[in-house]
This record gives sequence, structure tokens and C-alpha cells, in this order.
Amino acid sequence: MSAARLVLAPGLVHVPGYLDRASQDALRDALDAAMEGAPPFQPRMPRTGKPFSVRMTNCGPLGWVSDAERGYRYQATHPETGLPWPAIPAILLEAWRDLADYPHPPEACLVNLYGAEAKMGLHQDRDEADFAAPVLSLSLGDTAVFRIGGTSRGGRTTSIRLASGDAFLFGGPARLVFHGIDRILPGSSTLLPGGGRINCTLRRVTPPRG
DNA sequence: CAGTTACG
DNA sequence: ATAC
Repeated sequence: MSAARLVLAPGLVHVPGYLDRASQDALRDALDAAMEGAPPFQPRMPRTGKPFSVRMTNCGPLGWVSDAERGYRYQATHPETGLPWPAIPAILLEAWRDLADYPHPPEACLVNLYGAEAKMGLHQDRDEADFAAPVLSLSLGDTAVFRIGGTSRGGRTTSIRLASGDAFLFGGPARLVFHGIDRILPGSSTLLPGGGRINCTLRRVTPPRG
């Protein structure tokens, strides 16, 4: 399979249908297994404690978490169980090697779980110490309406749909682009038994060797 | 400010 | 679109 890489802007790449159905099934099953050891939790906004509408968990040496007391951060353990995160599924590491054009493995795999009503406001992924590495996102399940802006707030934005199996990369000049999820299109995929969407975001958190 | 709400 |  050679899915086309659509370059929307320098460093911004959409690969529709990157994972075929069999790979999507395998990734879903791997994530199900991972979530047995790292149950999804509900992140909260720094200071205000307002809950996100998405639930999340992580795989890999570091995971992204947020709560009222300590805010956005990466940490090596699950905020509720205190256990290390499970390993990043092989399919995702393979996608990173194939698409990221970066010579070191990802350290974090944030797994966002979207129900029919879940959204994610426009934001930047900027809690990493290494912006040289790209951010790689893989979508499973229901299609999402994805909004993409520029590197500062208030600029023009556009929206595209991210379907099950799609890959999306933010790298180089687009590494710090604002992005978010406007809405989920319920019933648009049969991959996940209960419906909804899973997004896996692979990131390098620390500079290599450091 | 990865959040929601209220107002033209 | 703006404010908090």
C-alpha cells in the first residue's frame, strides 16, 4: 500500500488511509490491551480544574497529563495507578519510523478517546523540550472534523476531516501549529464497537541523549 | 487559552 | 469574535 502524502503546507502532512483495515484492527486491539493496565482518565485544566471532554491515557516512557494542581506536564507514571505506562504498540513505532523522518524513537504516545460529544479546543503541542522532532497523529474510529491554524492565535484556520487509518504530521515550520477537534461524526466508522474515536499522538519529549 | 461563557 |  502506498498512501499519498498530501502536503498541506511546509511540514504539515496528511496521509489519508495510511493504515489499512487489518492494521487498524490490530492497533485497536493493542490499545485495548494497553488500556487494561493504563485505564483512561479525565484530564483537568490547570488551576480551574475544568474537565476535558476527552478521556485519555498514554503509552511509552513518558505520558502527557494535566490536573488543576500541577497543570500540563509529562510524567513516567499513570496519575491514578502510579504505574509506568505500557509500551508503545509496534504498529505505531513502525509508523514513526516510516513517516517522522527523525532518527530517534518517540517517548510519548498520548491516546485521546473521543465520544460523540467530545471536542478539543485549538491549541499547540508545546510541552516538549524537543521541537526538532515532529508530532505524528494516527486516527481510529469515527471521523473527526479537525481544525488547523498557524503558529499564532488569531490567524486563519482551515478544517479537514480525519478518518480511521489516517496519519497526520506536524513538523519543521509547522511543528507548533494550532490545531483542535471541532466535532466527531458519530456512526462514520465501524472500527470501534462502542463508536467514538481514538487518536494516538506520538512525540519526542526530551532532546536525544539528554 | 488542550477550558467555557457571554455578548454583538 | 471576544473575554475570562
